[in-house]
Amino acid sequence: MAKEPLRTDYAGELSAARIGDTVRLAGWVAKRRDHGGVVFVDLRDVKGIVQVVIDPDAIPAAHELRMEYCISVVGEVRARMDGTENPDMPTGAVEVGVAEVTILSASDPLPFMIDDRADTEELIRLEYRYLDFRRPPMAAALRARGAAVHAMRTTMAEAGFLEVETPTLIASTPEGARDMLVPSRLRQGDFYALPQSPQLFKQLLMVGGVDRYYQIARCYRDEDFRSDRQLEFTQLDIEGSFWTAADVQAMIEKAVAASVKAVRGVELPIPLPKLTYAEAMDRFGSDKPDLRFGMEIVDVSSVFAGTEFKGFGGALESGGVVRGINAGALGFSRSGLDGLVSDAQALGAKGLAWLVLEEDGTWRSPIAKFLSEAELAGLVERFDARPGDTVLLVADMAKVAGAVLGPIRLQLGKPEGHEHLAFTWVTDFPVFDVHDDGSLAPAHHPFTQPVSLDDMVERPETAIAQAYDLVLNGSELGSGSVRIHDPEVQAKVFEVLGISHEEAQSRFGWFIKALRYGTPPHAGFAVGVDRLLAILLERDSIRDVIPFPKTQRGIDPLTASPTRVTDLQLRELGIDLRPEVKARLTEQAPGD
RNA sequence: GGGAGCGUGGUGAAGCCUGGAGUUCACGCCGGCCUGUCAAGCCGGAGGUCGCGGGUUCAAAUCCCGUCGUUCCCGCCA
Repeated sequence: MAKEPLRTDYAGELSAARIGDTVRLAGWVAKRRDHGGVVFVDLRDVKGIVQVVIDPDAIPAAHELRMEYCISVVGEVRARMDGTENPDMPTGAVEVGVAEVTILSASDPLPFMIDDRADTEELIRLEYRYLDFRRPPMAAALRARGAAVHAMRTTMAEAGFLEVETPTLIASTPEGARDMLVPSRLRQGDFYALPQSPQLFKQLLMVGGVDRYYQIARCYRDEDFRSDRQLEFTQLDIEGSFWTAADVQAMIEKAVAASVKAVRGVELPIPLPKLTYAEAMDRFGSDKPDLRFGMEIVDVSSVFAGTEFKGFGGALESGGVVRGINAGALGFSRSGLDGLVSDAQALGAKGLAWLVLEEDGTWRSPIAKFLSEAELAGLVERFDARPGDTVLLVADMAKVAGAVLGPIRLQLGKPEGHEHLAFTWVTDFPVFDVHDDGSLAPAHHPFTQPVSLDDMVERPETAIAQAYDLVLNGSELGSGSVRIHDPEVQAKVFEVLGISHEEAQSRFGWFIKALRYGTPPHAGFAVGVDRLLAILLERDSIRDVIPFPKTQRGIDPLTASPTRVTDLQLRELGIDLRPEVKARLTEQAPGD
């Protein structure tokens, strides 16, 4: 006799078309309604839920079923009795009259409910992540993530890209983020680092003539957590030779559009809009502007040229600007407006001027009496102000004005959730960030091609790099650049970045050597898959789209990692814990 | 490194401000009844060191200090 299949059909796929068929289903008890004389079980499998009906007189085990028991049933698909159809469930027209029930695996009482009526504390969800996966939001997130990554792979492969794996045990290059380190047993005292990105390896692939590379790459950065940052995260990483930044962006747009289609089922209009870094900073006070709403920063310096008002005149004379936003009909009380002033001061502003346009066309504001009629009229015109609108002004250096108005714009205008998607490229990033003390720090990794090497040397504060970010709803999704392919240029860039020749050789000598063997011009990009998914699924944290994430302290509550290791393990690695660390560990109960 | 929120039977919430008996609600769990429910219903029951430690007080879930955990933010993330 042929062995019977463990499952002939999916519970969630039964419909009136199958009435009369005998099926074997397997899944979990999502709900049990025991009426004594008849028992209803909502049987859930990966495809959905169907009601099965059990006669306990025929099958006494019906009363033993409990939540989340894993069971198998054999029965006949039948139409529900008149008036008992359930239009709220996809399979609600039918039910399965059960002839046989097998308890495949019982379940302990659950630590939390599988249905999503109540949100359970995340720590407990993570401790029982396997149960969390049975809940609709997480099940949906897993499927969406799989679909998005599949769409990316399909898109890249069809465009002729080769998927190549790069190592996860590499050499530490101590700049950028802190490296995750792995001690070597075979060379005690030496350490591998986990890659912050496959950057140099994918460039080596270009040297090697791979031409078009992609990878769904795991990356590691040992920095503090945020709702959009984990120690390990995933990027769609691409690189290509003999193409331009525009080519890279067009390819990324295809892959992202395919993901959006896979997750949201909508066509993303491409090409995506572009802003330069300078525009983004001027108009939105951010290098990752949220373009879902307006409230743009307006420069009204010209309105106040020659003003009598010292608060603004002083700032303009010392090379500053007067900029502001029309926050619309805020309807804030005096204390609410004062709160904005405090927020602005916390952001580094000397002050924040607020003006509310009254119905009669006059401005209500503590500074109105210092401003001329022409200035007041100019504000109405420049901000396109309507009665009830609140205009907020900052007079300071342009950088400060943006740093203050950008966050306030978000605070007052940022939409809840991510129903609407507003992608934008931000291009022409500077080579250097200028710190408050005037010092320069490289804004990108040192393999980024500057637009002009001369500018970079002679005017580093304003030099532009061939670097670009992809931004979605005010979140940085990824970044890329045209890379340096000329070893002489690379050497010069290291020099300007303050990396000595010796230092560059010891850290990147192997890479610089590679550049000397006929390196093609190349460029690439990397998209943060976790961030993209979180926004597409409107989740507040990337933890909700990462199957097994860690908490803010870097702990996995399920496996309890990171853990202590035995003395033997440490000895094999040639590692001794520092005395103060040892002391702290012995204070705590071992294995604690 | 800094700021803020949260921590109450297995789960979610209320109680805390304004101290007075481990009090309440929903779900779950255990037992009983029940043949058409679909958040089934009805009856009964078990289950908590109010994160932990210290302080104030006649009295602390409640006020104060510390600490741990967790979340959000600043720093950090080339």
